[in-house]
Amino acid sequence: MLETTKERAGMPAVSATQGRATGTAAANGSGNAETRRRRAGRPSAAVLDKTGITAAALELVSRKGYDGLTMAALAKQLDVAPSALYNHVASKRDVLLLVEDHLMSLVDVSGFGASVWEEAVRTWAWSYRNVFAEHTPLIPVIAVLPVTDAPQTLAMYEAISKGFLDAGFPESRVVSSIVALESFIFGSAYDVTAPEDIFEPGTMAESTPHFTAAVRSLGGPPSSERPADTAFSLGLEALISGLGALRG
Amino acid sequence: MLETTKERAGMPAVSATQGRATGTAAANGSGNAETRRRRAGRPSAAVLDKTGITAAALELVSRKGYDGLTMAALAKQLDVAPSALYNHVASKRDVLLLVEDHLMSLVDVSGFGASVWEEAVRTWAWSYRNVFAEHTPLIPVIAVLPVTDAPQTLAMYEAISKGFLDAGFPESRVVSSIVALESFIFGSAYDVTAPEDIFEPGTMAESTPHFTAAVRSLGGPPSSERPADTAFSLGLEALISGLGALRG
DNA sequence: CTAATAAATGAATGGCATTCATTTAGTGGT
DNA sequence: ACCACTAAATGAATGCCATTCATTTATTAG
Repeated sequence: MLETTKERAGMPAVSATQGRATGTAAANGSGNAETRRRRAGRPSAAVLDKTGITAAALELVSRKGYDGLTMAALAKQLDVAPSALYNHVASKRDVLLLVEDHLMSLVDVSGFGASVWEEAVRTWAWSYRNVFAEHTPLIPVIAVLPVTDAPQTLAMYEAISKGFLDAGFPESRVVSSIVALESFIFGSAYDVTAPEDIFEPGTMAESTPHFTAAVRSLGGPPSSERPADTAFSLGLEALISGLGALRG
Repeated sequence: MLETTKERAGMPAVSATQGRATGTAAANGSGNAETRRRRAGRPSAAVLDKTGITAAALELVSRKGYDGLTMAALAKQLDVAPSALYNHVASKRDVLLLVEDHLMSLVDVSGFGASVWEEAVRTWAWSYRNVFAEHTPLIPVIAVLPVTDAPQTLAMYEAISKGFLDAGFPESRVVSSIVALESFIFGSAYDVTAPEDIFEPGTMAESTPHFTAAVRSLGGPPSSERPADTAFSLGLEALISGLGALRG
């Protein structure tokens, strides 16, 4: 799907299976003691493609986190020499972009066209935040990423834009509104990963009485929500009503 | 003057000036060809302290960006061996925390106590965003940073908390409201650094008609504002009115 | 006075992304 | 059917980076 240039001849089936075969390759690599050394030179069937690299990167991240996502580890997961990756991606950043675009397809935009605007935005925003809360290291990359060759990302923006226009937003305010919401979502994704006691004032509690009191009051009525969820809900509802008020 | 071996006797002034002397040390280091090698062993007057390290890191960042902020480069800037830094900070992350806390003191909280709540939040939020737009690599660090030993950061939170309480916010909602605003601010800081043409759909323009139209309409009436500022203003005003409505 | 501690140097160490020369296999043109 | 070209792999560097350790020297506490 991302598949670019020439996946043309021969066996598309093999190539198609390739992406999914990642797990298998890894299983072979670790489970089977006698994984033959592949000899140098081009193999008869290509071992790598972007789909497979993306899948392997995602599995690696879910097992070891982003610290574990190194080109060497990725190569190992794919049972390949590290340098082989560079026949398919120009840099590690490219790998991150592949992962990012894949994740965008997991964001739920189904509300647009099915529910009223407010509810569609709610569904989208929560889903978007939840997906990237697990992938915060991608945020600095996404936030500056030209959308140009990220098809899933573009698809998401298209769905949302249509939803906003149908809801009566003037064309000129659609992008700004989306950007504002997205900024809030990215910031909130970080918040999810913060430790619970992030605001404990420690030794300086006495010099910060108002802040300390506010923090302590959080522990009061044991809300069933995580603090990050409370803040996200609060901000999201404020944005929804504030932005929604500007429709034509 | 910070010079080498024979600086022992006398001048405590040197040590006191140390923090601010960073620039001078650097100027000596590069400007003067014959910077004497400091011999091994503890020098009579300490060369490093946290203030100096912070100042040097900030200068380095402003000259070379965060990619240029390496422990080696920082050491060079301070005319010191890289390993010497580890007598004062435990890790590079520590250096980033020093920088972060310093930057917090640049955020304008003067509106709280001087203006109505809405205006105070506006001043604070714009200032906060503008400071960190130049320092986005710190955001992943801040967002998860326990506030405990960051005095400037705590001071900022105290000022804001007081402002919210005085404006009639119930104690239990102060932290959530601040977190919501902060999340939006962090996300928006990234947005400032994004390229102007980040949303150009490129080849896929035809498959994303609504989004493409929305993007194109931005170029229409040439607003004097940068797009990032428009989106920030839009979202901030929505948050201010949405959160403000919940006061007691 | 002496032991402990603090603050510097300089020489590793191991991990990392990336590059390059080399090998082998498929492909397109004549 | 050959041949040049390109694609895709290996394996061996390269250079940068944060961090650690042994060592040296100076200050400070008991």
